[in-house]
Amino acid sequence: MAKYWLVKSEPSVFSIDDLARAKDRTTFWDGVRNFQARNLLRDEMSVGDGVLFYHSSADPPAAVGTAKVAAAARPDPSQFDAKSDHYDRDSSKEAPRWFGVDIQLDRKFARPVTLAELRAMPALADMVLLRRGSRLSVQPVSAAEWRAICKLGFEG
DNA sequence: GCCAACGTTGGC
DNA sequence: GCCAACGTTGGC
Repeated sequence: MAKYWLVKSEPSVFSIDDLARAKDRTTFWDGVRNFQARNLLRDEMSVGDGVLFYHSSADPPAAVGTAKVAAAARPDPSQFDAKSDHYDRDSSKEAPRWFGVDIQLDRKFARPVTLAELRAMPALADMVLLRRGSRLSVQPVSAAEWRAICKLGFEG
């Protein structure tokens, strides 16, 4: 049974249009440096799971489309690269600390579904994204939440 | 640019 | 094991 997720990206760094232009519309989702998000990536995400693509620090912040998990977790090479912003001196190739998955664009929404709209939807009352102080860059999404957001994004 | 909220680190 | 300090996230 496929699960559903939400990933955040700052569009000034990597937007859904960047994903649409990527080879095979697929990118390696790297740079996650939070243990809770890491655990979800590494232990819970499976090929075929649905991924809501969310633009954070955007104007306005919004869910902008859907993607899929195209490959399960593998070690994130940037943790071993001393020149990378994501370098982690405490990690090792024998026991990598950080992981990433491949994300493939499914479909961009017909229109962005803004954070304000999400907050206004009763069906999303318990959504992780909308919880006070929620900062996880990889989050679980329920099937009902997924359906409600996709309906708005694809059908207006 | 501000600031609330959170995660991580490190001193003790 | 506690907790203060610090860095980061992300909405506004």
